[in-house]
Amino acid sequence: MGRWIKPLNNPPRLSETDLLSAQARIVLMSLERRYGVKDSLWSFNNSEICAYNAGNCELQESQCSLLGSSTKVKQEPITPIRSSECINNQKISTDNHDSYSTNAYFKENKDYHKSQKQVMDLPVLAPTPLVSVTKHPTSAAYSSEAHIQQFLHQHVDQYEKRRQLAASDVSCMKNLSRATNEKSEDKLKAKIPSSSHNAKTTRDDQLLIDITSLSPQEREIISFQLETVGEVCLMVVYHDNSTSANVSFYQLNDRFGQSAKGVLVYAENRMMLFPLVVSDPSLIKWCRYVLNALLCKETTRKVVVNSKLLVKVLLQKLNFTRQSEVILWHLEDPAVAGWLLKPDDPPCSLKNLRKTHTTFCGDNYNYDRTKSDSKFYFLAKESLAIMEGQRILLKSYSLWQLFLHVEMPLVPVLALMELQPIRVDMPMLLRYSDMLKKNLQKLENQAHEMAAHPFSINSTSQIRQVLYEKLGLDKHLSGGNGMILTTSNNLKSTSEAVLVQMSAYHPLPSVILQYRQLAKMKSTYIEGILELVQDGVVYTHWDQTAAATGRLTSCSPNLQAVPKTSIVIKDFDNSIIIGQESSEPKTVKICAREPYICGENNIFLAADFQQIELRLLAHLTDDITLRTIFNSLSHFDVFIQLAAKWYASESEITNLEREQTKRVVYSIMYGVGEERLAKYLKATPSTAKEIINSFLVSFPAIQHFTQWCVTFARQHGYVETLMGRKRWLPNITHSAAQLRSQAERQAVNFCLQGSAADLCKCTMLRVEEALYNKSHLRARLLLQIHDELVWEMPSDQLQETCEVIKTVMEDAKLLCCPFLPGLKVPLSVHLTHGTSWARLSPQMLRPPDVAAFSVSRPCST
DNA sequence: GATCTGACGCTACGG
DNA sequence: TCCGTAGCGTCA
Repeated sequence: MGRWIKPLNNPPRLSETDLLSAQARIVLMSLERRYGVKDSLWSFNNSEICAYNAGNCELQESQCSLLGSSTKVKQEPITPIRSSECINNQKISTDNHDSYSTNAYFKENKDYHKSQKQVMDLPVLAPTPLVSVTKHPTSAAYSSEAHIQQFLHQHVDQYEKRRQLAASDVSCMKNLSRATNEKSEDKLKAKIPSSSHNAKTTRDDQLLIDITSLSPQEREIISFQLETVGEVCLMVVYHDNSTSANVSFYQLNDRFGQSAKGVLVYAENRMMLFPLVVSDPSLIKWCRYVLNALLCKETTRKVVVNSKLLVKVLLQKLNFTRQSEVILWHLEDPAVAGWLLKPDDPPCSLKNLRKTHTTFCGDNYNYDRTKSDSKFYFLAKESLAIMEGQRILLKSYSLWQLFLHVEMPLVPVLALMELQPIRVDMPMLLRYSDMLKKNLQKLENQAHEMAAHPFSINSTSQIRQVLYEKLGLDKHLSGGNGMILTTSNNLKSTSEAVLVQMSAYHPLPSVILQYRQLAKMKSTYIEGILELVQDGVVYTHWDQTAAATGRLTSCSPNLQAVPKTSIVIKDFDNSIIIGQESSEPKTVKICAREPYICGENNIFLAADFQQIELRLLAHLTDDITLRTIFNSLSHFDVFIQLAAKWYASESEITNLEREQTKRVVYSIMYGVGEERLAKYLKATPSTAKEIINSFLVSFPAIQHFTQWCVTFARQHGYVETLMGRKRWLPNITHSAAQLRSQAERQAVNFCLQGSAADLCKCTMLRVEEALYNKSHLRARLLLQIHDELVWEMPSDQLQETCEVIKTVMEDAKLLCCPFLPGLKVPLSVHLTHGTSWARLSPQMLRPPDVAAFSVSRPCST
């Protein structure tokens, strides 16, 4: 056994990201917490441990025993490795330094002591792997989830010690508090087991305390105790004694408020049931106060499975005077953590998490399924144990910051959004439905005439029969330049791309296309919405854990997919509409966004980022041409500027050139093939190839970026975004070329789409904070459509709100905090406003004297 | 015989 | 063989 090294006078410090191996970190955290040592520098090298500095307490040799007998402690500090030594030298991370020694991250030795800042100054996507990274269980390097289990089991002792330590800390505090509250405390203790008829014991040391049965004085003790507690678990309890914690993560939309009975708070082996349905307003007020204080408190860990549900229930039941204060709540949700750790295959229930993310063994707790309080106790214990394991995993994979600073703060924001009613013009929806119905009938009849017999126009197999077998239209597309086969069954496709081509030879394909367009509009965006409207409003749901790229998704209804452009019905016969005068057929427009209207005296404000992924590409590739374009011409049309560079043309760029540029840019960003691009541009594959090549010559950094993403993915089994979100791509080394190249494209796509998702989530947080701080502003966030946010607000606050929002959204430094110091390109935000979602006009931000010259015109509808 | 279910194809959205 | 979401209708 070696000995610990004495504290250094001027110790270098490492940021958390520098301690990279999971094993090193778990021991480190265990040690730090066990001995109350902070800001110390530990180095780990397989079985050897080296400490530079023991912070404020010098560790004794005997304390090494915690690490186990096989552990040696090295005598000399390891010389810090500078990044210049390792940038082009892979050896550092591979030659036996399985776990990592020091901070390879730092560029300059002189900045060594400013470690925290320095880490942020460097790009996340650095040119070399920064660390010897722990392999993710889903990566090819590890066979199964059993690895995580094994990993956690190895360290179960540390967990237990930590738990005991935490418990003893709390009891110390309680002893202190007893000195002041001794009388009341004893009174409470005497009372609860005996006189409280709602309280039951499932174990000797455990209670379910019903808050309603307590006196005001006893409640004060509870309140006081909750202030000192280190860790709690909360869940919603329903009237049938089911809880929010153990429902499947997919079944949350159906039930959230109506049948909630109370909120169960588990702390220190005790359970408290806070009522949500009571007639006594003062009790509700007290619950609101205590729970709000608990949920705001940064020093207490609040573990909540399905946390968005809990926030919604509390918002609904506790009558907050200012609902948006929930954005101050700090929660930890195992469901969200599970998704971050496994974004392609997230756990779908607590049961699912139980398998992979915990060492917790339920059988040890004498779980009696017949008793509800035993069940609550079990669930709470289990949730805490799962989160405990996940916390370590998240830190090991450098996902903790993302979890803590982005994903969890977003939960209350999403809960607020889900509670916002969005007003819908029902009569308009009904009118549209009727119009579409008649026109669909007309188109169907036309199709039957053209086919010379009736067939089911919704059925792709019947369309296939009619078009290819009966009419033989596929003959026109022979020679490999048209027919697309369906993905699974290799059947001849009837998709839009094929029908458009065939419409040159027969009228039927275009009738089918028109029918499909109208049918989609009617079934999904008119009648689909109608079914979800209640009292003239609709509520959408936001799923944080659905997309592997980190994007949010919307469902029931999916308002992210409501068509932006209107469909045009020519020769529309409006004589069939009830309540309208018969007249000549005319052209009508239907826009699915038209029925979404704002309340009286309100207005919608939409703010969308301009070319967000392209700007992120410029930032990540560090391409000087792209950066120059965005830096000098941030508010001009970027694609025109790009086209000018590309064609090296002095004359004006035509619209065609602009479109081609745009398509090529996106195609290359996401790795399109030559043939696909050729079809897109209606050119030959060789022309498409030429276009791709000439573009890549102009912007060589893009190709480097693509190659870099793929190389990184191959080396590590994952890729990561601006803010450290990860996606594991086990197929990146697959022997099948198809699967491998798919994973390669996914790698590139994830870096950009995922980074944009990170940035948009941070935007939501920062804007909502800014609006919260201006307490007189009443803007309510309704929608997030990836790069666009939509609010509803009083009309007279439009100007001021616009200024707040634009200022925050274009402040890249603020948005990227604390992950990186900013972006190398400016962010540009486009604001629009209006009273219907379909008609949003640009919002001009201008000084008052200029605004005085603007002339309002009558609407030209 | 009437529902239920999962896979599939297609079409919206976003980049 | 651009990426990744939701939702509808058909079909077995």
